[in-house]
Amino acid sequence: MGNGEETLGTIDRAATISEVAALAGVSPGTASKALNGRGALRPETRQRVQEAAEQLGFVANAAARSLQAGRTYTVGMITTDSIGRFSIPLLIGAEDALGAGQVSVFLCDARDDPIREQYYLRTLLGRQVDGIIVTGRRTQARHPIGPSLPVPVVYAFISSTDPADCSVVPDEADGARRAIDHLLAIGRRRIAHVTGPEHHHSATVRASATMQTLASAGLEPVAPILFGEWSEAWGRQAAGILLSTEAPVDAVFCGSDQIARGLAEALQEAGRRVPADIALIGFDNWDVMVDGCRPALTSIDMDLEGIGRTAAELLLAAINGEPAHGRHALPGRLVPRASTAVYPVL
Amino acid sequence: MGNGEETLGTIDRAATISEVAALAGVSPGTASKALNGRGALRPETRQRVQEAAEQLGFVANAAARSLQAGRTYTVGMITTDSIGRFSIPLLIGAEDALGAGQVSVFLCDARDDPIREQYYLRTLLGRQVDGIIVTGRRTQARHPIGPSLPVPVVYAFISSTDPADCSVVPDEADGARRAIDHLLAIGRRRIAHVTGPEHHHSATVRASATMQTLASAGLEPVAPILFGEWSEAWGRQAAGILLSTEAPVDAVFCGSDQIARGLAEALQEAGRRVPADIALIGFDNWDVMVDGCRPALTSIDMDLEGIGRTAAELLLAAINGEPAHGRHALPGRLVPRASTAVYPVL
DNA sequence: AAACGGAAGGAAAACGATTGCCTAGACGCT
DNA sequence: AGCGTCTAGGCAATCGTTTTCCTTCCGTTT
Repeated sequence: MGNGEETLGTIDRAATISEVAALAGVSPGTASKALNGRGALRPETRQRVQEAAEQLGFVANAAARSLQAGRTYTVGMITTDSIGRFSIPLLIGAEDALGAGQVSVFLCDARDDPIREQYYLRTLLGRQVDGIIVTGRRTQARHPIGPSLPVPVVYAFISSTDPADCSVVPDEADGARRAIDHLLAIGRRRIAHVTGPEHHHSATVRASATMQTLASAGLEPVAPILFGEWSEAWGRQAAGILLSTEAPVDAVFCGSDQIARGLAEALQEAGRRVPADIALIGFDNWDVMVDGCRPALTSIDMDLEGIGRTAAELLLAAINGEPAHGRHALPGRLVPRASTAVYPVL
Repeated sequence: MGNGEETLGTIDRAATISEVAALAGVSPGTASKALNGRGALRPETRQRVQEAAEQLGFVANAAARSLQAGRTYTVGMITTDSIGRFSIPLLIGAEDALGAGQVSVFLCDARDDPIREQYYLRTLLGRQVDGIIVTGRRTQARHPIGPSLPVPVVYAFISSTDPADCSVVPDEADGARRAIDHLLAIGRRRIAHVTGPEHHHSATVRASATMQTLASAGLEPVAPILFGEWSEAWGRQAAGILLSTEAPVDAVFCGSDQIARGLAEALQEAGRRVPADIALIGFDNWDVMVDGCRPALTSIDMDLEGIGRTAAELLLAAINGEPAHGRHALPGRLVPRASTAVYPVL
C-alpha cells in the first residue's frame, strides 16, 4: 500500500496522521478526532481509524501537538549539585508523580556551576517546558534560579530565598527531635551529638533542634556538640574525643549515617557495647550504611522520594493555575534498628 | 510597547520571533536569518534584531523548530532497572557528551517492568527523540527493546542479545585480570576469589577471568570460588569460611567493594593483618566503600562515566548516519590503595 | 412536500520557526 | 542613459496536529 511500512528492517520514518487518515479513507481532521475521542463520528469510522493507526504504528508527533496546544507536557529538572545520593530519590519521586500524568522529564545536571545552570535554564525555556523543578544536594536556601520566569518553578530539597517561591524541604528539626525523643524513650539521658561542618545548614539546624529537645526534657548535651565533617573517619575520631571526656555517654545522635558508622566501629574497638553501653542513631537512613553497620543502625529517614513526589504534584498544580507558595517542610520518620534496641531484647 | 513585557511579575508568555521582528522592524523570516547567521543581511540589521531578541528575552520555540527541521535534538534514556548507583555515572557521562552537543535528555525509569518500558518507548518515539540510550543495573545481555525502531538505539552497561545492536559495556574480564595481575605483582600466590551470586552474569565472568589469569601464571585458586551475594554480610561470612580452610590465604580478590569491606572487617577481627597477612582487592571503586574500609581498599574502576559518554557519542554518530554495531567493551582501571600496599611501605 | 434539525465528516486556519525563491533597489559598466 | 548584476530583505510554503467552522446528507415533522 504505502511505501514499505511492512519492511522488516528499520522503520525509516514515523507515520503521520495524514497517512493514517488516507489508509482509513477519511480526512486528517477526522482521524485526529477519532484518535482523541472528540467530534461526532460513527463508531465504525472511529474504529477504522484506530485500526489504521495501529497498523502503521502511528504515534502523534509531540512537537506538532505542543506547537498547537501551547503546552508540551514536559518539565525540566535541574540539579544544581551533581546528581548524587540525595538527588536520585528526589528524581525517582518526581518522575513517579509526573510519569503518571503523562509528563516527561528533562534532566539537567548543572554541577554547581551558575553558568551551566543559566544555560540549562534557557534551554529548558526554549523547549517550552511547562514547569521546572530545581534540586540540590544541600538543604540550604539558595537564590531563585531566575527573576521572573514564564513557567512555574518548584524547589525540592533545597529552598529558595524568595518566600514567594514554592519549596519542598525535609523538616530536619523534626527529624532531630524524633531522634532525641527516641533516645529519651529508651531511657538514655547522657546524650551527645556528633555532626557535620558548622557552616553546613543541615548541621546547624539539626544541632539546634537537638539542643532544644534536650532542653525541654530538662537536659543538656553531655558534651559540647562536635562539628566535623560528613565522614566515617570523623565518626571514628569523634569516638575518641567522647571516650576521653570525663562524663560517661550513654547515647550519641549522629548527623549522618556515615558518622554513626565510624563511631560504632571505634566505640566497639574501644570495648564499649552498642547499644548496651552506648546507643546510636544516624541520619539519612542510607541503606548501605545502616545495613553495613554493626549493629544495624537506627536512623532518620527524610523521605526524599516523598519530597520529590510532593514537589512534582505542586508543580503540576501550579501548571494548572493553582500555584503554591512558601516553604513546605515534610516530616521525617524514625527507623528503629538494633543500635537503639532496648537491651534485653536479644 | 507590546503588552507588558516590562512587568516585573511573572512573564506570562514567551516572545515569538514575529514580535522580535516587529520590534526590529523586519519580517519574521529576516529575523530568523539574523539570529541564525544565515542569509545576506546588513550587519546593522543583524544587530538590531539581536538586540530586539535580547530585549524581549526571546528563545526560539523548540517545538516549532523541530517540527520543521524533522529533528528534535533530544534523546531518551531508559534505565531498565531503577535509577541507581550504576545508572547515575552512566547518566552523567551521557549527559556530558550530549549536553555539549546541545542535546537534551529525557530520563525514563522503567523499574524493570516491561510494561513501563514499552510505555516509555512509545512516549519517546512520540516525542520524536533522535535516539535512545538503554541502561540497566546488570551487565547481562537483554532482549532488544524493540524490533525495528525509527531511531538508533545504543545500549550502555547492559548489552543487547542482538549482535547487530550497538552496546557499550565494561570489560569485566579485563578488570578481573588486572586485579589478579596486581596481586601477583605484589608477590601473592595463595589467592582466593569471593563474589556474588552464581547466576549473576558479572560474577561468572569475573570468576572465570580470575581462573584463567591464575592458570596462565601456573596457579589455581587457593580455595574454590565462593559465590554468595553482593553484601558486606556475605563478605564477613566468607572470611570465616576462608579462615577455616586448611590452606593459608595471602590475598583475596572480591567481586565487589561491599564484599571486600565485610571481609576486611572480619579478617581483622580474627587477628589477620590487611594487607600484611592478606591483601584485598574490591570491584567497582565505590567511593564510600573504598574510603570507609580500613585499610582503604584497592579496587577496579569500570569507568562508568566513560561508558555513558562513549554510548552517547556512538548514538550521536548513529544519528548522523554512521551507526556502529556490536559490543564495545571498555577497559577498566586498577586504583591501588592501602589494602594491597607492599608491606614495608608504611 | 417543504422545512427543519441533527449527525458525520471535510476544509482550512491556526501554532512558530525556517528556508527557498523572488523582488526591489542600488550600483557599475558600456 | 540603459542594461546587467549584486545585495538586502520580504513572501509564502512547509512541518504535523488540532480545532473551528462549514457542508452535506438523511430522517422527521407538520
